[in-house]
Amino acid sequence: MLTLKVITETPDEVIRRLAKKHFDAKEIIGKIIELDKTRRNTQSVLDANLAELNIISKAIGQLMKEGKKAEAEAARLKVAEMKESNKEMDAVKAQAEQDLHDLLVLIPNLPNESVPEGKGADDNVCEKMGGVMPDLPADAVPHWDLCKKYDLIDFELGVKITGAGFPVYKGYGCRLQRALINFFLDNAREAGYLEIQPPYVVNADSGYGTGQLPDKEGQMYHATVDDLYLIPTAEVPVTNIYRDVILNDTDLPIKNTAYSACFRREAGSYGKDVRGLNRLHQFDKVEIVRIDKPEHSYASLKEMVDYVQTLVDKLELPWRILRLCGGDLSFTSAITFDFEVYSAAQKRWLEVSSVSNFESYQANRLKCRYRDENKKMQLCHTLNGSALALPRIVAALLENNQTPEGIRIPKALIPYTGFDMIK
RNA sequence: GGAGAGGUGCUCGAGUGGUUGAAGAGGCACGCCUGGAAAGCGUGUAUACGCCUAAAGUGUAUCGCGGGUUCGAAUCCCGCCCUCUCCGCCA
Repeated sequence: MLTLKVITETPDEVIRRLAKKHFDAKEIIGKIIELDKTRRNTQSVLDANLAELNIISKAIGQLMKEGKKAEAEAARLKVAEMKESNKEMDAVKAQAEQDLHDLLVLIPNLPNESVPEGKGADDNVCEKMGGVMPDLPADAVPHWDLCKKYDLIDFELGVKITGAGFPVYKGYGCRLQRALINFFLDNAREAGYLEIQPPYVVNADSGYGTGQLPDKEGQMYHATVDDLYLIPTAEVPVTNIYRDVILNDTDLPIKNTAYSACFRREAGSYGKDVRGLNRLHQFDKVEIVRIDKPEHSYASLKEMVDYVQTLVDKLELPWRILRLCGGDLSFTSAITFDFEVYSAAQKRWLEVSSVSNFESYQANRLKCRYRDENKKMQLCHTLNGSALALPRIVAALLENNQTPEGIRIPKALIPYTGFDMIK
């Protein structure tokens, strides 16, 4: 969430910038400013009263010691009165704080000034393209047919065991998964990321920390008996490592990477978007996470985008980078670059990575802070990106590399797969 | 799942109603000392919010979390959470 400070000190600026996300903040910010006034005023009075009470209490202790019972008794009566009015004021203050918090979490992050205007996916700006478009024969088939032909992934079997969106991988299909995971992790390590193996199940505090709760509660599988959630991405457990943590400026930037299975309910999805590997309830992903100083976070963002580009290049996939427009930006993101790879048989672009800077929005909720060079407490910036999500990479690899002899494996991956062709 | 023990500051650890935001030790930082270092000595070492233009300062809150008793709670009472040990189960 945004800090109260930025809202109360520069309300017009906040309203202006949120317009790009098509969020009309005028009314809500007016309420916040009012509530903040109430909060401050009541605290001032309340604190003064409490200070007086503390003084009297100490005096009573002293009087008792000296045996001046009558005086102590008089003071005691006075205190009883004051406590009554304090109770009311305390309730007012607590209510204002609660209301303030409830409103604050409704305000999305401010988009960076470089985020383009726009309503939705069509207005995203193509930043850069690369890789070579494959020249497939007319009878090229989509990955779900290839999965069947080479017995790589059995979607129907997953339906039997669990339900739609939980595919069963087999043989070469499994080996390709393992190869990609190791390939991504090794590359991340070489790029300076520390590998983490996090839990795949988190508590509610972690869900709130990264913003999945309360807004996106429906997206997560919830194990109600123990009140735990299956992670939708390794971002959740990894970023929450730094919840309620005070770092030193010398610790930053922190660079972590993690492989995890990811679980998403994807309620309401249907149609060709979810066919085959396009959208799953369970999938594999390697995530990169950074915690950084505000003044360095955009340099980090660029490094992350450049890094992801090296991955799709090594996999010899045609790719493009989109700079998301205001309307397509997620609630918590200040800026996001999406990576898409071209799936030649489906003839469509598939999103395989999303690299974002959350600036201090996530850190404020996480209470992830650091002491700067002047020993001053500051919120960190948090960033993360997929590097990469497997299913759509697999879809593109299978489709783009199909040949009459089998499916060709990109050179960089062969040391990981142990085979150069799926036959 | 059953039984027991316990949750105090960066760490260890004292503290069962009254200058305890918290002894003591360690760690860390700075200063003195030194040719340099070690040792030694001294000083400092939480966070949030409020007041103050800012700094300085100052007020309030915080000893797992929430509530209660009391003029006054780390200390007493109730509820919850978590950790550890033993037993059971088990990859």
